[in-house]
Amino acid sequence: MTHDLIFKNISRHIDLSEEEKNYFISLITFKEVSRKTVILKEGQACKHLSYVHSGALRAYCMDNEGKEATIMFAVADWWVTDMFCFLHDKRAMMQIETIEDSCIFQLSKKHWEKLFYKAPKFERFFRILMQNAYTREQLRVMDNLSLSAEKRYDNFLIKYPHIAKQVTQKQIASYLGITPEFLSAIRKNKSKEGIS
Amino acid sequence: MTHDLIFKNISRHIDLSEEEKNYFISLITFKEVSRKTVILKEGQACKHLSYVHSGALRAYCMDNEGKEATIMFAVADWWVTDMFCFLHDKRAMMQIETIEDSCIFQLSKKHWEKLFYKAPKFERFFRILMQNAYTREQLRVMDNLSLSAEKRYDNFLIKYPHIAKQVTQKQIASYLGITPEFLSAIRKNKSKEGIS
DNA sequence: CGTCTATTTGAATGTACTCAAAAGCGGTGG
DNA sequence: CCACCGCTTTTGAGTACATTCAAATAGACG
Repeated sequence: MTHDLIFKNISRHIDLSEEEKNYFISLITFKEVSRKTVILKEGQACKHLSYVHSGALRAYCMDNEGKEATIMFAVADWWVTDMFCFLHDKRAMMQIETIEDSCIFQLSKKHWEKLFYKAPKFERFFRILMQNAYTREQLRVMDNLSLSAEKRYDNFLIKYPHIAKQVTQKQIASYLGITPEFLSAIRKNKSKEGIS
Repeated sequence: MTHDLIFKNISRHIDLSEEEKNYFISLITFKEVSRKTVILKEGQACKHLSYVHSGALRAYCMDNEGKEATIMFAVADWWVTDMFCFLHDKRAMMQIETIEDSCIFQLSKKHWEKLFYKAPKFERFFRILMQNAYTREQLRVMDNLSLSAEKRYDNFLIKYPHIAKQVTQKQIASYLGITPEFLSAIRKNKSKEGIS
């Protein structure tokens, strides 16, 4: 239950006093979650923002036909939630579940608001976090608009090599917006190219 | 050169004192820009964050073959820049140009940093702005992953009816990630359906 | 009025999907 | 430790969605 990692994460953007650190600790709760556990269920209230201390989670949506679209993977040192629903107190549009046994810290919506009130420094921290999340998603939109499935897959491997090792092809396919069958075909092509 | 609109925008999230307002005014510059003017050129330094007071702008990328991908439209009361490059002092990946004669306020990168130092309240304001931008992009990714071009077009019309009226079909097509020809075909279909 | 660009149309093509079935792989229980 | 079960991955054939290219038409602007 070490807080080292999460404070290292925070200190990349702001400096906290001991007092602020202790206050922050008092607001978060630690959870060990075994693999394949749903920590946020679609349709339920999204009350927590989670920081991944170890393990890996996946956030995804299901359309009417049950096809999954992976919104994001969250591995160690990432923050994850259904942000829109967390912020606006809506029922979750996405489901979040662990891919592996994981340890997470959670900050409730209530504490999220308190935190800004008592330690406004965190406004800056989360501003930067949101900035990064925004630009990341924007780059993803750009990829989706202009690249073929194969190039998107290449990009994914380059950008998130560690994630690629932790998740299944089916999950990668659903992140790229293609079918597992087609991703398989892409990979087959690549291995052929590699030989020539 | 009225600041009413921009302060109304800001006051949706934070309350400013007269002093803070004046300070903010001292940092921004007002610009009238005629239609089809490039305000940010790909490859150049992205030094400004812009608030659209009136008119309409478009941010887009061009791939190697000269095909455009529209990243966003910015109409009155929107903020726009190549955020990634603005924040990290990189050369712009996107081009931003006016679709109509427009009036904008600009905040330079230098002033952006000063602003947070002198008026930390703005951390909160931009945190919320970034949050909204993030969740907006995330929803767009979800649409791209799971919806057909036709449904994405429907969504666009529902979500941004005012924008749909200000931009060409070609530009909408490049926002949706489809060709103008195919958008035309979609529209043809719709009008048929409407008759039956 | 003429020019330039946007939009429409249609035919041929390509990219990615569906469906079905086989093969591979990991975990679990006997 | 092996056998089985369920799930992932692969394969292939047929199909659907979206693109390319070319040409005609319509609209906007100077």
